[in-house]
Amino acid sequence: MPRNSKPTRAATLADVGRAAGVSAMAASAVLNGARTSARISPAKRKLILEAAAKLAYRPNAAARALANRRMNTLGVAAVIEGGELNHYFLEVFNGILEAAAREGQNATVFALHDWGDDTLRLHSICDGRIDGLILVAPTCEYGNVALPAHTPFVSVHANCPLPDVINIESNEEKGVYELVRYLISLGHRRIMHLSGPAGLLGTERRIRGYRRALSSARIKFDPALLVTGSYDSQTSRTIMSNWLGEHSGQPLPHAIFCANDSAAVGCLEALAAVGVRVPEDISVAGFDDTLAARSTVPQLTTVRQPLRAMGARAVELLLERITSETTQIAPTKSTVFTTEIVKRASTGQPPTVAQLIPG
Amino acid sequence: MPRNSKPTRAATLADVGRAAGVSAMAASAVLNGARTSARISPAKRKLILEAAAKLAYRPNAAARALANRRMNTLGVAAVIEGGELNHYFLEVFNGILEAAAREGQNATVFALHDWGDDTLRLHSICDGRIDGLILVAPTCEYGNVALPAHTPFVSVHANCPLPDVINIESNEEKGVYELVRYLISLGHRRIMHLSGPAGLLGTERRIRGYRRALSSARIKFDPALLVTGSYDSQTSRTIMSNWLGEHSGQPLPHAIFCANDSAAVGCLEALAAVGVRVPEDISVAGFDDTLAARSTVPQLTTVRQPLRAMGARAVELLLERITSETTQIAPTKSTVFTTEIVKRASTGQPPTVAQLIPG
DNA sequence: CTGAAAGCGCTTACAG
DNA sequence: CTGAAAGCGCTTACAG
Repeated sequence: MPRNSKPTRAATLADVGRAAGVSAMAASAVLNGARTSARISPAKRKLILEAAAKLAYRPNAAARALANRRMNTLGVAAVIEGGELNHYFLEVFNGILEAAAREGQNATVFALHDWGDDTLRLHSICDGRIDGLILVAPTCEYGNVALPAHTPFVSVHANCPLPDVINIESNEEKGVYELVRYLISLGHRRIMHLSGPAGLLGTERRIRGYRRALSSARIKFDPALLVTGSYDSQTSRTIMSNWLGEHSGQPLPHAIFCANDSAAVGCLEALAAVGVRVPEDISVAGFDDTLAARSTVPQLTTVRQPLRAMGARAVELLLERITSETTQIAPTKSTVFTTEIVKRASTGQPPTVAQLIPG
Repeated sequence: MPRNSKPTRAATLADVGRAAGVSAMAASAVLNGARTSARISPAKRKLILEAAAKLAYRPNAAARALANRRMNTLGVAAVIEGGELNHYFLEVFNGILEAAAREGQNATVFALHDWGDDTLRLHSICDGRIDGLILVAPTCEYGNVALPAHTPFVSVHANCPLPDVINIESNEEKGVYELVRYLISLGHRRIMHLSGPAGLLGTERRIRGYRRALSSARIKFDPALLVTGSYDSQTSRTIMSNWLGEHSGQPLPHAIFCANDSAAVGCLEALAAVGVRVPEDISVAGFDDTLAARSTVPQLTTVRQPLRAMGARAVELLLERITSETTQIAPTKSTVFTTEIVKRASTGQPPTVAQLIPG
């Protein structure tokens, strides 16, 4: 049966109104306006609902946004490292998605290449298509960022306080401190720290927690055991492999605390490549408790950051700012989440006989 | 110094025009209109640019979308399993993000709970806020989905042909066939398949490839070695642990081919828990070559699906459909990508002496 | 080369 | 309770 062959256009409120024999705005009240909907008589209401169903009416988001000055969409900006979003991001993003769905908001991802140079892209994002923006782990330096005006922001794990931006973080130093204390309690003394790139706040906090734990147990800090690594597993693997190569024949550390789970994965690979067994020969621990921590064999002992909850909180705080309409934010209201040690199979007691690095 | 304390409003084209002493549409031509921009005289052009800079003008996306009938935003819908997006999705999503950025498009993620029941949510997505939608691994059944009209679609790894939807997939059966042939070439005969949930197209293709490889080597198919598992690592771990428990004392299979990398991770964990070594005692292989395959120790032998490329292709095809304006799609133009075996450390030769399942 | 007008689809006051 | 009007910010024909 031949039908209207024109490329059909989506029905509008006017179409629905016409079909139901009422005005477009009566249709609007029933179909979209939560507040004024009660004012329409039941009979009319029914007609409108039926017409809308028949025409498969869908409100046009752009038009609503223009009239409402609200998109019901949250932006999420993060840096893509090495061409891919990482486990850390995925975890935070899951929390964001969940909370956003709960609040009837959508989430749009903006993948940046660099926090510093991409301010341009950041600006182009803030053009009304989002109501607010969550910056995930922005590593920009203080004063080095020009955030767009008129757009509410929230950051997760910002590298430094951003002007007028709420920041969400966790008690990283304490988490590291407790983890290293745990390693010490297992009997480890020579504990290496495969740390993150220098200069980052998270890196410094981990180093601080690590050193504080050592000194609390009267273990002398050995600079040779503090190795600058990366938060990425590939890079970490390479760095760890090189380190093992350069130190072959020397005593194997008792344990390694890695800057995050991805680094720990790279570390495990490097150790496996030279035949060092975990945890029999050496203990390895990570940080974050991402999916990666449960994907390794043995599973990783790590410090759990409630990344999903942090993502969810980011959504809540952002929404608060959006609806409150205030451009001003009183005190830099930053939220600190609690970390917690997760003990798994990658850590154990040190071997009874001293081990040497193979090679 | 006191300033205008009113909550400042973002500048509009009218504001810019006023500041530059020209009409709003001249400003539009220079600032946003790529096509008509050349028609404005250099002098005016300069004034407009300066005014725009001074006012920090940003075009309003909602207004542009309404006028242009184009949002420059692509939707990505996927099911969140067990509360989180998985490795498979992340890989495809990375490809989507990359291609979208290249084409000046944004990507919005819609997390569904279920392909079947969430058609409602799917519909509510298609309200003009996106120009097209990519369905990632939709498991809906044929005829069971009512896709919204007026919105171009592309699916990746659809479970069945969706009406008028371009589908992107890979040659899964061939990949499995080659992988199992590889296991056989290493000397394995008793090869278990920890398969996905029954009824899914991907599951059936894997089983087909597995059985075809066995029979090509004249190995009799043993139904006891075809175990229904899951595409999720936690579930797979449980299923595998139970299986090992139920079969303790019986001969250990030579190798296990798992439905995907996540399942293989669960399998590795279950084996490690009972002290079976990989690959010394048994070989294990996965499918997909996601990040998980490189995060295990030992790293996983697997079948590489070019998931990122597939995501990128989805963007390209979707954009084609969006710009071509044709609601009709001639033949169901599906794109099949090539798979490839990736040999890593989780597979090796079978042990010389027969092993039994511990317990 | 340039501006005034109309319209994209929806809402929010404002009259009846 | 209901409708006609104006406006959200941008663009695309249409006249000058």
